[in-house]
Amino acid sequence: MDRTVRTRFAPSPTGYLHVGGARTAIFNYLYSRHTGGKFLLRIEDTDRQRYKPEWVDAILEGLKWLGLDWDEDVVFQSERLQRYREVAEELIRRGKAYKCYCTPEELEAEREEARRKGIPYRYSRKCLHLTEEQRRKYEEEGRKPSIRFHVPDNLDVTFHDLVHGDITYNTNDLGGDFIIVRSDGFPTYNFAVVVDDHDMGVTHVIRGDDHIPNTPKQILIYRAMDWEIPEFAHLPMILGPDRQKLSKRHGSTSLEEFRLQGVLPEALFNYLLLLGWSPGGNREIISREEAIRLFDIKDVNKSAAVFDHNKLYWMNSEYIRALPDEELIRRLREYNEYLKGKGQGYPVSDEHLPVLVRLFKERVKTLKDFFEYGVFVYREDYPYDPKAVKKRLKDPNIFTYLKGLADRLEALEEWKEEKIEEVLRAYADELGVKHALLIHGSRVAVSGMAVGPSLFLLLEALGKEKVLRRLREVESRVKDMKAGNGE
RNA sequence: GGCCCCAUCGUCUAAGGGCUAGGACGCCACUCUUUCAAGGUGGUAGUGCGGGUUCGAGUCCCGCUGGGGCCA
Repeated sequence: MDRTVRTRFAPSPTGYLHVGGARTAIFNYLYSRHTGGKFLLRIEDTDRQRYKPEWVDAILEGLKWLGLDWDEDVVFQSERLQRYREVAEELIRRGKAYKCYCTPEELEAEREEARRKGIPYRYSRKCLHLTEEQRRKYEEEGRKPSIRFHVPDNLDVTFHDLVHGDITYNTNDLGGDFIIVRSDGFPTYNFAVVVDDHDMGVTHVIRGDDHIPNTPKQILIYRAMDWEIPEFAHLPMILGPDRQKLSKRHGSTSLEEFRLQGVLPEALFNYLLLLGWSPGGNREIISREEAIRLFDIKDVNKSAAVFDHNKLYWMNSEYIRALPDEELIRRLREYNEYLKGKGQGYPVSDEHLPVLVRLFKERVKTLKDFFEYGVFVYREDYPYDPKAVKKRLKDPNIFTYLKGLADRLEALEEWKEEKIEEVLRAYADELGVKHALLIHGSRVAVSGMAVGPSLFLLLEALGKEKVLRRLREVESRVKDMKAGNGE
């Protein structure tokens, strides 16, 4: 009676894993881990038009990246075609299903008539009571039958949804006897799902609430086979900013994309976790372990949620700042390797990584930001921002001052933030100029930018050699730049 | 069009019939400061509408409206 919980995630390999699917996977994963059950994976690859084998790897890769480890072997629907046929045959034997020889043209005619009469279309059941003779005739004509499930008339089907409570459908609203096996021998979605979930011993079907209308049909099949009906939990949809269902079509929604942008998997996990679920109270930053401990389907809410990129990036910055430097360096290296695999890597070597972390850890939102902000750390030909040059290097004596500063700094033995600051401030006093003049000028000289980390930290992290060179070369580089622009 | 689901700040959400409706993102202001962030402080903004039930409704019931989903 009290079976071990078995949940499953069943994506169809038609593209990268998108955030809606990932969220569903996370909830299934958490519920199984919370209850000490199993989390299973099934690939729904029977839609031969849209499915591509390479997407299977992309999806498995995405799940691994998110840290969702599954139990047991992955089930592929394409390998179970024989099993679906067996069950369909059994349904026919039980009088719960029947072969239908109607052609697409005949069915379209029925549909057209319903449309003309303004009534909801339902299959006429023309083939429900075929005689042996009629059947033979059709077979001789070469017609390939589909198999239809015989839906009982005017029967209320009620199921208890763990999120929504009781939901009732009348069988008259189900669209009539639906096809479970197409004439080409492939099972339809609703049929394959039931056979698979039953065979896999799934106890809790946790999926998006766009599947609510499928549920009564599936329950009818369970009943017809005398199979135990699992629990259902339908999760609220994730919507785009336009309040439309967030789908692969929206773009910018796949795990792949967030990974490329430098989002940490634990940040995405945490963000997705909070879309449709809350532990109550004011908790927001929740680790995987805490989530496993706290997660319960009863705390899932019913209403759809709009995906907010902004909050995801905020959360990502929180996670980045919480990472120990060593770990962050490791992540950056790993991330850049990943980018290189996609032909988008940055020319950053290991010695640059600690510098980037030191300078930007407190100010980035993504891993990518480290490389975008820190070009001057790993390239000597870093660009000068023209606006920064104009604003901070406009004093006629600035280049002389910066060279003078370089000379003073050269004499410095201890290359430390505080020491550098002392030298700079003393030199500014000596010149009788504002400290800020040298501070801002130096920043533009060594980084090309008017904004960035504290100057003294910047100089220390960059190292004496680079700083001296850049302070001395800034004049000629700026002149080159202006000359370049002038022509 | 038929059926189903949903409804608290712009967004994510908290509030077991009894609170000045709380937090977070964003935004604004102030603060810190050599810039920009981060941090700190404060502020902005919400129970869709109408009926009930109740001493008392964001919370329960009904209707409307709106949004969404599935099928056609």
